[in-house]
Amino acid sequence: MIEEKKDELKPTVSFIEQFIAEDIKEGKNGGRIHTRFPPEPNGYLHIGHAKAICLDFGMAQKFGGKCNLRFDDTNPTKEDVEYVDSIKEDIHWLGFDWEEREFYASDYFGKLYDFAVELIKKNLAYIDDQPADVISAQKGSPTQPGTESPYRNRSVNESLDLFERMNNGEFDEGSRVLRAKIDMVTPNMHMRDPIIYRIIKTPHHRTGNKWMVYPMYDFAHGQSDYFEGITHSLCTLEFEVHRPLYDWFIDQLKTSDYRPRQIEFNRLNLTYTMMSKRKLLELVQEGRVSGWDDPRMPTLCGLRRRGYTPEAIRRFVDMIGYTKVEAINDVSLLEHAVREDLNIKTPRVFGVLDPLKVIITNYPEDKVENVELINNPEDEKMGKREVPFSREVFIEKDDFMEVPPHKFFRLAPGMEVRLKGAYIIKCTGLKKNDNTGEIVEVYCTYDPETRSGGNSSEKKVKGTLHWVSAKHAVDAEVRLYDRLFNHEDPAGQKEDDYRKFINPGSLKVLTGCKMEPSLKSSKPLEKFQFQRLGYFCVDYDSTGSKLVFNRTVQLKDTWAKVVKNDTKP
RNA sequence: UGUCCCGUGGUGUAAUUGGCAACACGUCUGAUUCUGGAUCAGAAGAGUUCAGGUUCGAGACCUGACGGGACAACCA
Repeated sequence: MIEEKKDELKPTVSFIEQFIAEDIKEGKNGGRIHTRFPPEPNGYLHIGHAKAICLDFGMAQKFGGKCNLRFDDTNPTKEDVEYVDSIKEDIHWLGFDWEEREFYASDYFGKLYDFAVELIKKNLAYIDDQPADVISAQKGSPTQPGTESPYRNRSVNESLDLFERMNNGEFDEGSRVLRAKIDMVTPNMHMRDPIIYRIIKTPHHRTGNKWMVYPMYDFAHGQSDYFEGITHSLCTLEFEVHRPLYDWFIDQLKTSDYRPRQIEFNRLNLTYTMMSKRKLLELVQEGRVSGWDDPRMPTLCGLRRRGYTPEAIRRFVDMIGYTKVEAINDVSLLEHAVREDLNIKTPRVFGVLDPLKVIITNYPEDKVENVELINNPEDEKMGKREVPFSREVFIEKDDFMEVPPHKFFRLAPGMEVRLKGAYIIKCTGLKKNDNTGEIVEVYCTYDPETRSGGNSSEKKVKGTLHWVSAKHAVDAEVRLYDRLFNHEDPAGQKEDDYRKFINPGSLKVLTGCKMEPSLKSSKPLEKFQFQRLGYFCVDYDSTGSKLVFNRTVQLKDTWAKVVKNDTKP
C-alpha cells in the first residue's frame, strides 16, 4: 500500500540531477557535491526563489553534500541588511538550513582584488578611462562585432597604478573601470572585454568605506563558487550566455583539477502573477499592496501570511520540475498543492461570512445545546469539539433563495436542509425589509428527531449547511483575496504595462462575519478550514478583541461552477 | 541579419538513453458523502512544430525550415 503510493509520487529526475549523478559517478571534484543559494540582498524572496532553494538545498541533501548560503552583495547601491534577515528567515521557514555556512561575496573582496591585480600583471586586464557610453558603443551589438578600446594596450604598470588609485578614491565614479582583456569580436557580448571592476563610493552594508572599487557579478560569482569549493553552481537560464565567461575566469584561477560547473534551469513563471523583484518593489512603493508581505504578493512572506505552508510550496516545486523550457505554470497547480496539504492538517470550523439570521420558531427561547463536531474527517486523531446551538442561528446569505433554481440543494421556502451536526430544519417563512426588499430574517421549524448522531436521524436531505449560533457568535473581519492581476501573463507584456492589469477586486474586506466561539482565542498564522468555504488563516492584525482572517484559497466549488455556466450567454 | 538555448494533450512534466507516448493539474461523467469538500471509479484530450534523412524501427540521432526566448547595465 505504502509502496504503491511511493511509486505513484515518484518525483521525476531532472536533467540537472542526472548531470550531478554522472559527475559524481565519474569522480569529478573528488565525487563531492556542494551547492550554494546566492541571493542578492536587494529584496524579499519570492516563490521563484523557492524553486531555486529547493534545488540547491535539495540536490545537496539528496547526494549527501552541502549547500551554502551566500549573499551576492557586490553592489552597495542596491543592497541592504533589511533584506539579509528576511532572506534567512524565509529559507528557514521553507525548511532548509545552511548550518554555519553563511557567506557573503563581500567576504572575498580582498581575494578578488588580488585576483584582479594578478590578471593585470598577466596582461589579461586593463584600466579603461573611457566613459560608459563610449565603452558601450565600442562593444558593438549582438549582430556586430566590437572595436578595441584605445586603452586596451596601455602598460601593465600604468593599469596597476590606476587600479590602486581607483581604490584609494582618487577618481570619480564612472571615470575609469577595470576590464578583462578577452576578445572584442566574439559573437558573445559577455566576452567582449567585460567590465570587472567599477568605482562605487556608496558605503557597503558590511564593509563600509573599506572599498572604493567593487567587482561586477561576473567577476565575483564564479570565483566565490571556486573559493567555497562549490561543485555545481545552479542558476537560471538567463545566465547561460555568461557561462563561457564564468569558465574563463575559473581557467585563470584554478590550480588543480577542481572546478565548479554552472548549470542553468528555467525560472518559475506563474499565471496571473509577476515575479520581477523590481516590479514587486514598485507595487510596494506605490502602495498598490500593503507591503512585501501583502497576502496577494508571490513573496514567501506574503504566501506565509496568506496561509500557505512550506510543505505545500515544496510539493508544488516538486510537481513542476526543472527543465530548459521557458514555461508558464498554472496557478491552479499551486492552489492544488495548498489544498492538498491543508486538507489533511487543518481543523474544520464554522464561519459565516455573509450572515443571514434564521429563527427556529419551535425551538425553546433559552435552550442551548452543545453539539459535537468532528474536527477533521481526514484525521481522527484531531478529535472533536462542541459547538453551541440555539434558537437563532446565522447561515450564509448564499444558502437561502426565495425562488430557488433547479438543483439548488439549500434552503428555500418549504425546503428542508440539515444544519451540520445539529438538526434538519424546514423553512416556513421570511421577513423582508419594507424599503429595500432585502431578506432580513428567515423562519424555520426544526425536527427534534433528527439530531445528528441520534438513531432516528434516518431522514435524508440534499443539503447540509454550516451555521453559527447567533448569541454565541464571535465577530470577525475576513479578507478575501483574488489574483492580483487580471492578465494571464502580466509580466510578459510591454514594459510597465503590468499596472493596467491590476485586478481592482483582488481584495475584499468583509466585516461582521460570524465565527463559532472556539475561534475566539485563535492566534496569527493558525489555519482552519471554514467548512464549505475554503481555507483561512489568522492574520497578524488579529487581536483578542478583533479577529482577522485571510482566505488562503477557496474550496473547490462545483455548485459555483454550475451557477457560472448557467449565467453564461 | 550574429551566437546560444528551447519546441511533447488546455497547462506543467515523463518516456529505463532508438522499441507501438506516461503522470500530475485542469475539464467532464458516475459512485459515495451530514462539507456541492475530501475519497473512489471512469472519460475526453497530443501521435510529439514542419519537411527531409539515418534506421527493421525516431519524440529521442542528422540536415534544413518555422516558432519562442536569451544576449548590446559601470545590475544580479
